[in-house]
Amino acid sequence: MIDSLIAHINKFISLDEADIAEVKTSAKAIVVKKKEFLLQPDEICRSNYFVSKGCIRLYFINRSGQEQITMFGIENWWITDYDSLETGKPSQYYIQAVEDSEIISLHKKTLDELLVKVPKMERYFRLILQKAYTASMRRFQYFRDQSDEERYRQFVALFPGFVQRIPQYMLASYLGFTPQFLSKIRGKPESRTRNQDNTDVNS
Amino acid sequence: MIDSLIAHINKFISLDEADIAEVKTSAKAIVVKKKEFLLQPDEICRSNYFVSKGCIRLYFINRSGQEQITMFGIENWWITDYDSLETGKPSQYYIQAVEDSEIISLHKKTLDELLVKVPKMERYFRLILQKAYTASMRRFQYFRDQSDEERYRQFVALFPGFVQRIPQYMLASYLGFTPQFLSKIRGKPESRTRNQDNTDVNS
DNA sequence: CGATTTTTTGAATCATATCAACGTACGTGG
DNA sequence: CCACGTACGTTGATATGATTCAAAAAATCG
Repeated sequence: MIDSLIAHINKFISLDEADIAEVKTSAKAIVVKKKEFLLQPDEICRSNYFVSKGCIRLYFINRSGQEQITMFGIENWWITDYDSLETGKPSQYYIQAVEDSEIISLHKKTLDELLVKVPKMERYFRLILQKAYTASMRRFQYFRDQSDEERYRQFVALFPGFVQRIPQYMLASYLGFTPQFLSKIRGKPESRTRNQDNTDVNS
Repeated sequence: MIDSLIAHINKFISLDEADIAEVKTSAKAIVVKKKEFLLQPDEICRSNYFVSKGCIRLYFINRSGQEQITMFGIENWWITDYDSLETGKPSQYYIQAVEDSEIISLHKKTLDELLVKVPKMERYFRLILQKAYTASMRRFQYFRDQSDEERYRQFVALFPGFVQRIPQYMLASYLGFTPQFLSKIRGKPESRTRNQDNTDVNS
């Protein structure tokens, strides 16, 4: 199970046997049941979580009392509240299993030590963060450049399998609108809104 | 001028004299006049830019033909299109000077070499990216948790000086609404919209 | 199976966009 | 250093995408 993490790391840098041993002693595999929490508001986030199997969501309760999903973590994604993890301030987020999942947890303290013992890992996490930042920018751009309906249709086109794994109200929350609205556009025919040669729908 | 970069790096890691020399030979100081471009769409982004003085914006033209500002870079911020920089794919963004500015440019090739020669720099950029990612998440959250008017009032409260440095239409674009709307809320008295004990307006 | 959770539907409402016109400021060349 | 043109800001009328509320219908789970 930790091997899925090792495999992932090896896509970015190359670890020798000693490095792999260090990673293995630093990481802890845990199993979480659907709806179980890895983090809740007012707690300090103490670990970075690698999803080796299943699906995790990160969300907060907005001022109207609604859940707002900020990100999903699926296979081979890291998920954590970097702000709380780094500063030690209490988090405002929930991190919760959407499905029964297998998680590799790297505790902050252990992670810091690992980065000293295996400096290559600095590069790995730099690259991971660069990817995460890029994805976040792209997501943000979609939010501002598309109508809610377009964003929904694009998401379904990009991740048809994923859409079926989660309840609709979570998809609505992730995409930034109400479940009622999602239900309405699903009912409508594919009213191909503004369609101008939709090239480049990358991941 | 490059010293401002060295100073910044030293806030995160400690460089010895040899390291500093490497950074200095890798970096190139450039001066850009207001409205000058560091990047335009269809070009490949080849450098990471550190703003040592002035103000830079990163934006794209959306499908309605409007400029949408994704981020501002001010003193001590790195600004680049990480996606294009990393993948070598053409960018869709503009990077442009909002004021006459002083920039430290790190070319991708030189940067990669520097990271090999001075591995500590991996850590520096990991930390920078972590901060950038955190900021991006926070900004995204504000977009979804606040009305346009609230977001404007909070921004003015947080960065009163900066608001005066840029034209209103840029602020509107950054905050995600039209210049007309900004003009309207500026005219209004401080109609303290939904105000429910607004604690925690952190940076 | 009954109980909860999730999805659907319709009507009324609201925040913000759009369009269009006018006012103001500002920097650039004569 | 003034005048003119362009860039920027304001205002009002109208349009619209999405929300809210409420309630019923459907699906899922122990």
